[in-house]
Amino acid sequence: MKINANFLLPQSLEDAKIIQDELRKKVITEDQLEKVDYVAGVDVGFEDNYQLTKAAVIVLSFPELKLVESQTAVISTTFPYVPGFLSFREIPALLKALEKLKTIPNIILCDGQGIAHPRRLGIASHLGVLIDVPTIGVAKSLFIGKHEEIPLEKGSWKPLIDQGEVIGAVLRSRTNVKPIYVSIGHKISLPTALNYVMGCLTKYRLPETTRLADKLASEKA
DNA sequence: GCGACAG
DNA sequence: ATCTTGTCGC
Repeated sequence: MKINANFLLPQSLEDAKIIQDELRKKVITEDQLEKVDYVAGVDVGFEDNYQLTKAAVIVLSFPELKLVESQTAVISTTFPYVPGFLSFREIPALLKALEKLKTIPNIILCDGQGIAHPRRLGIASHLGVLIDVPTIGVAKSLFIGKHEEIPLEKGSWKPLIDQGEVIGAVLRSRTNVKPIYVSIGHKISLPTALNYVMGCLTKYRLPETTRLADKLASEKA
């Protein structure tokens, strides 16, 4: 897919914050999606003691969840992992993998938070704004926010709250298993995001999109 | 000041 | 994220 994203690699966390504060204004938290025929999953892995970053993207048909296409890209790691700035470390490689895609996904599920972020610009929102595609943040652990206890049955969820505002949802994606953290990435509402995440679930804790992207990203060259 | 902290 | 085997429980 054609990517006309102007990604800027900041030279300091101060600069990174400025970029985030600028991009957060462009995040759209309402549904602005077309008919969903394809859902994608993206993730990154590391090799050679973190010197190489490998991005993986997989596209599934929806709602069948059959694999349609997958692409990967490897680059030299350009940014360290700093909580709150994950996107600067993972997006460069992700953009390269996304460029190779022939199938344009209607929604991309990202490994990490969307607006459930200190400055409301987690990796899902950052990527969504850059490439102008609807995105959803699906994280495996809590970053910020508080929530009530989640019933143990698959499908139950509670809003994730930070500073008085709903920044996401904590979802029990499988009975008796740790919940996952779903948040708006870009061009989608929370209810709709939850519906599509649930639509990508089968018998595991993580949606098929992230499971497959995860597996691909951790395979060695 | 102290602790927490997506991947 | 990554290093790593078997094992308990639904």
